Amino acid sequence: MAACRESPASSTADAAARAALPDARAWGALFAEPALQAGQAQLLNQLARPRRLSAGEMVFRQGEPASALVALVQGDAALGRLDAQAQFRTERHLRGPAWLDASAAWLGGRHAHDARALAAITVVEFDAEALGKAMEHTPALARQFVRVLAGEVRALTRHAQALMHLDAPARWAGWLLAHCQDVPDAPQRGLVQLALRKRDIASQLAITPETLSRLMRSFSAQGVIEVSGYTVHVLDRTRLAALAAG
Amino acid sequence: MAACRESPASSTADAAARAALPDARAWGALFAEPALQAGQAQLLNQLARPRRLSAGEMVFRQGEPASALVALVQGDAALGRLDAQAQFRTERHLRGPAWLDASAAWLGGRHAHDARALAAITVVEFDAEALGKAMEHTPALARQFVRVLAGEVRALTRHAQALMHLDAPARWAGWLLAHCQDVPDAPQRGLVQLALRKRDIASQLAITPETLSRLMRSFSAQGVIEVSGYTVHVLDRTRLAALAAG
DNA sequence: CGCAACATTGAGGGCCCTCAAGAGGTGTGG
DNA sequence: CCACACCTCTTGAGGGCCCTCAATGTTGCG
Repeated sequence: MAACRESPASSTADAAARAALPDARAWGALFAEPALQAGQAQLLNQLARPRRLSAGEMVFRQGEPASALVALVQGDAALGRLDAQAQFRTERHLRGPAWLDASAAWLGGRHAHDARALAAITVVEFDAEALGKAMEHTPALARQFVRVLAGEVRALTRHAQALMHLDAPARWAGWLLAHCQDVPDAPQRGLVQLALRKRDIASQLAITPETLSRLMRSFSAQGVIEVSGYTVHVLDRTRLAALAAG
Repeated sequence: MAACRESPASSTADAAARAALPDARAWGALFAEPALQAGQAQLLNQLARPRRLSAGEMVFRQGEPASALVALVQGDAALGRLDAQAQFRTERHLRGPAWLDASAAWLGGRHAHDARALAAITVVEFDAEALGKAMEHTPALARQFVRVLAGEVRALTRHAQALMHLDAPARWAGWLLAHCQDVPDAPQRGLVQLALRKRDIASQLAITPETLSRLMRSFSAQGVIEVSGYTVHVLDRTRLAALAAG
């Protein structure tokens, strides 16, 4: 960072902007499977408008007109909603690189959530109009966005189905399985390091912190997990999976 | 239909297939706002594989590999899930023209729902691979699909938010408002003709038929609606909107 | 009519929320 | 060092919402 100072002072702002742009790894995470070609990444870099935000700032507000797609390049952010008491209720926690809103701008619509920086983050915005024009010359880019949106549809469909058909214990079991890391030589075991406040995890599961606390106690009593602070040891993945099935 | 018989017998099958394809109005409903150009519709027609199904047949099953997008051209169908007792639980009711699954095939994934024909319907399938190739020559087509998927994301987001934050009365009030037809010279009033069994409407709202019945009674008692059979008279849209807000 | 499917109504109960109090941890200031 | 404020998490008590189960009413059809 501080190493490269060759450019004249007038372009240090440009250099800072470039530094805020996603690198190859970030582009790879924003788009899936058939990776973005170098040329496509370059094209996107030209359209990208970087923004830096510090912890606690709002990236956008629910209801604001959305003329640009918004991607989180690096850092942690939350999608959710400010309630009446100006308390932020997290609905989804995102760790960059990830899309904060890849859909509203295509319809000339409005953002569906409040988005809030949980730490110092960098975000890039892509004007939907400009992106649409670019897609005309670079059809592969269009397929990338189709895939991004299709992935979002899949995730949201699963989320809605979970809310409709699964009770709180099943959702919590599913969350644990999804965040479970393998333990060497112990296929039934697993490790989950909680990176969020428990109340935020509860928020994601659409339950109250009290209920989550009781669930942890209940699962522990059943011998399925062991909790100490922000570390959860999964003792029996099979039974956890059975709980997750409802 | 029976009128045009000019073509030789060998091509009557082709004629039938063409008849099953979406017309301009149907294409307009499948894609939004900036309407599909004639050339694009023609291109899609070439890729479309029509299927006819009769009432009760399954269009696709949850978990089946999805290699093609599926659109409902005409008729009624339901997205939902067959439960353990082989009972179909409707999650969403669709009236053609509409997309049954516009996302799974893009990811080489699997259908997220069971889809069931509620009447005699015609469906068209588009191979995602072929569609992707077509998009390379016709970028405008790509933008259309981006818009379709963005619309789906918006609808699903709203649905998930409703399930999380709104109770049963609010969801039912919202459903009524969404399906409410205007009554001449009476801006506060409205008319809703229930086109589905009440249990299917309840299913969409993620409540039981009993609860829906009690809600109708409760709203009637409050003087907000009047119910007789499958006809609902909305008496006070303002208060209904207040109920829908939670 | 008899039957089947749907809708309604009531009784009872489970799940999860709300409210309230207490425990444990951390940073600040005296 | 302790006192204090503040935050999070935990634990308990109570209650509301909505589900389940069961009985009854209604409608349509053979």
